[in-house]
Amino acid sequence: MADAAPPPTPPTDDTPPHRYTAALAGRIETAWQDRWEREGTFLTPNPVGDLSVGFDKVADAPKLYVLDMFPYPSGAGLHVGHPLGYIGTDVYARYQRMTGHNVIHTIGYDAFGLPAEQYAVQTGQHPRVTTDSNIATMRRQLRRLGLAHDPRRSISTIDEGYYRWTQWIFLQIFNAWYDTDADRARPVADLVAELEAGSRQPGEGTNPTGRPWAELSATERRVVVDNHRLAYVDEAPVNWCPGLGTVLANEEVTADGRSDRGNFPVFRRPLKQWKMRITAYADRLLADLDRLDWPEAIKLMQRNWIGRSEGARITFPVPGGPGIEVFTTRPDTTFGATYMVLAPEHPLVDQLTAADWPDGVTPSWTGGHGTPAAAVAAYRRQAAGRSDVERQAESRAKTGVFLGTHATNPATGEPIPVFIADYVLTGYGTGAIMAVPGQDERDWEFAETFDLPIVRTVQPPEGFEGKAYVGEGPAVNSANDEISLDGLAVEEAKHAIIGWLEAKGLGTGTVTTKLRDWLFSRQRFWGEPFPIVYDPDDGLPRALPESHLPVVLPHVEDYAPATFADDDETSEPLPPLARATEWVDVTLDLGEGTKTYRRETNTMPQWAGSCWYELRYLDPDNDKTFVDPENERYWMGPRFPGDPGGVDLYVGGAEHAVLHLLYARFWHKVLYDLGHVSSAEPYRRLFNQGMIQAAAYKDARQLYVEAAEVEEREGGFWHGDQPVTRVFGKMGKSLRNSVTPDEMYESYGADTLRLYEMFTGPLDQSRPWETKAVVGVYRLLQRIWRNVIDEDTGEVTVSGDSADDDTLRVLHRTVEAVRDGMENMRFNVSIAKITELNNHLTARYPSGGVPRSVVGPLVLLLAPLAPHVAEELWSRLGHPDSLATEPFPEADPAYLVDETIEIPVQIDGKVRGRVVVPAGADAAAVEATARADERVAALLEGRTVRKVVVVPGRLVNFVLG
RNA sequence: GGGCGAGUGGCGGAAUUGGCAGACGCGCUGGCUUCAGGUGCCAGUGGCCGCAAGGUCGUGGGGGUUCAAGUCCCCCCUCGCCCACCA
Repeated sequence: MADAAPPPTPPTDDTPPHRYTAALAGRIETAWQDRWEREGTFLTPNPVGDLSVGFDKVADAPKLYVLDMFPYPSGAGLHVGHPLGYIGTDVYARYQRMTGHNVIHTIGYDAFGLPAEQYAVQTGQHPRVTTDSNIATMRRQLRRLGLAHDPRRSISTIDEGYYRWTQWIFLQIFNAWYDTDADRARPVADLVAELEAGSRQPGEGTNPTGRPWAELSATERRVVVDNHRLAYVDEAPVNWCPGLGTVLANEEVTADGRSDRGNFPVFRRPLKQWKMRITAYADRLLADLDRLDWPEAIKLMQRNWIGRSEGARITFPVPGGPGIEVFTTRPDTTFGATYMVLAPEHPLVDQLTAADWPDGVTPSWTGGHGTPAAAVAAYRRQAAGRSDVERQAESRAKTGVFLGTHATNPATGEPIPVFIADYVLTGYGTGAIMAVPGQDERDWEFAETFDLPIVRTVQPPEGFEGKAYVGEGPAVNSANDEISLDGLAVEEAKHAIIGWLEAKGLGTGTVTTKLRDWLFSRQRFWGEPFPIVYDPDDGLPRALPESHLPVVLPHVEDYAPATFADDDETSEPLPPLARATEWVDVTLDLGEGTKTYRRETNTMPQWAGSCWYELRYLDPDNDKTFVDPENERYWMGPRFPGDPGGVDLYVGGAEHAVLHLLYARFWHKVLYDLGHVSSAEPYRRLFNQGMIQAAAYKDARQLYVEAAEVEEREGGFWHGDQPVTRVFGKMGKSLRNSVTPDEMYESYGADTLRLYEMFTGPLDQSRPWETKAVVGVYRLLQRIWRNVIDEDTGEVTVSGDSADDDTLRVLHRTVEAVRDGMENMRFNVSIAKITELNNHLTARYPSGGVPRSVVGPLVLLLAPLAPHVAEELWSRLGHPDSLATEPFPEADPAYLVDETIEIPVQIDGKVRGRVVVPAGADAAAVEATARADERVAALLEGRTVRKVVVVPGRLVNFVLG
């Protein structure tokens, strides 16, 4: 058999009646799960509120918040790859509970989302029905694992009692603006007050009329305020995915222009959509990464995604216009800007397109068209018609057309031609660049293609003839009547030119990020409705009052994604909620008289629910507020100055590096700014668990066959009489290689499954699943069991004898190593050490009678990993109470040091013997003992020892001449 | 193309962070138990030479530092992940 589940231990007549079998494990496990539930063993008390009963007992204990990334309740149920992280956090949490911590740990369900909705489209079944049934299945499967969760705290994002507060948080964000002076978000009411008082002017770009606040109409004022909000409606090119019938955030679109989910093509088209002003937080999201205990790889991904660049904005004058503003990270190279490029979609393109080509225009610049307007129109058409995939396939060959216009290089005063080209992107910087071919590889290529001049402004070293030089070096060719950069290093030159530009009013030093505002609406049914209505008179959004929450999803006949009015795919899409016509129109008085408003019919993206669930676990039933501040402060508040606070351990996959983990940090910071939480970050420590991979098998037609039916023989793999080839991949339906936890419960029990998953490697590492190897840890449990229980009689066989010194040393060394493994989440090492201890006991006490003083600690060491069998043995040893809060064994240092130790003796670095020396022996004594060793003496006979290295307690090395 | 990470027996992985490479387990080999198969138990198991004692090679490849390198430094190869015309 290759990877098919081996047959369960058959209950044959000769199996001893009290052997630890799958059947016995099953009985033990369900009995203890029932008892834990009955006794509320893992209910965690809060400082205040309805879950505070029993807090006085743990008030002095240190607290610990352990969190898993909650799952989407898929219809396929769990396979053994899913619970890897959950088992890891459970072991860690159980261990910490035994070391005296008040531990909070639970799990919830991220239950809005596409699969349930797509299933609903096909079947007409309400997503709520299928989702609830999926959650019930997952709850059952997870309960059977014996996770020590507080079930009272479990939430689902689709519960009205939950998404009511998701909507409430949306309103907090909607009713906030970012005060760049205070560098934090503040309530919009403050903004209005300051604008009224004249102590603040509208922010840049927020006042389309340009007139003073006092002269604005009520509607114009509303527009100004709306333009400040952290949640706002924007009409801009967005990622429209017809395959999913919705728009997507940048983070959800892959590099080749497809949807992250479903792999459908994505197109850019302008649409009116909700956005969240995450860019306001770019600097803080970046800076606070330094305060987080996260894997460096994830921090790096967030840094790259935010993409902060320092540089300058510089205005290049054009005849009869406001000039072209560019962003550059290399203002020091301005003297080398020999042409300019705008993105094809740049708003100034039409204005800058000349009526006719100038005399003597270079033919290749015109694209073969008679007028600049014709060339531009053709180029834009061509650019729009190409997908990102096609653009890439063209291997970045530079294309573009001349606008027929020249701008002025502000440093040299020279006229330089203005082009449009698709290598300049509309969304980054200002959507326009000054092209400096001497110091930029892309500009160099373009300059060569279009025969444009190249001026070097940094002296390149040898070897850069014929190509751009982007490195360090002294500035050259960079002087005018007022300023000279020549001879300056890059950093000095940047500083000097920015000073000159600012003095002349031509530019400013500035910072740009790649991060864009978060596109927050989706044209789907199965998501949180927005608590927003639109005013019939001005068409602007109005927040619904808190008393209207939750805004519940309406009944619809058809869950299909967005449709278009009049079958015109260029019109605004009509989301499913727009079809609930009675729901859409709502008559109420929002303080402007009774009106009939129109509801927002988009829904929130799936990420909304996961942006704050860690807060709701703290206070799941609170209907006064989303989380009581005192509970939040207790569980997540900062513990020392400079501590951002947050969850103590957050475990999940690395795939959320720039999606969930960035969005959740953003929401948390808004809540922090507005005073709703005391922690500046949601997740103080992040740990990425690995993935469980599994063998999958393809037949000759390259189709996957059921992995469980594949056999290994004659050095190959066979499906029936068909030879198949083996590949490794993610476990799942598509590779037909799923193994379910239920199969493992049936064949071995939950403790064995837990132990196996923890044993195959460190938690942060991916590892292949191998069903045939599961039996190893199963045997371990059988052998531990056999050291305590007589398999024939069921009697406890431990003795009251005291353990010998050798056994005590093994025990205490084991305790030390198991603790270390637990602390560092290297449970595989903990299990190996427990195995060694048990092997020692088996050998030392072959016919039973293991001292109780050793068995007790052994059982406690095992408890976090295999809690059911540990509880059972603990109980059979005569303890009436659960061991869940029993103190974890501590090593007695006296047993960690030996009186004598054996150390290797090396000659020229090769081990040639071993000697036993007293533990504290000094170098001279160790050397003398080593020389006295018969074999060593023989090898040293007649040789010159050039040097002797003695590392006390480690080794001796004789270096020969 | 750029960035990050990783390469240790047939397999998953250990190695107190520069100090006995291969802990622990799977698999494999032999034995006990059994009518038999399986389960369970015991022993062996990095390669090569050797009956053995022992020798010798060995942590992707090559070089270096060191009494001593899986671990540190340089070059190369392979794999994985992330980003990818970001001015």
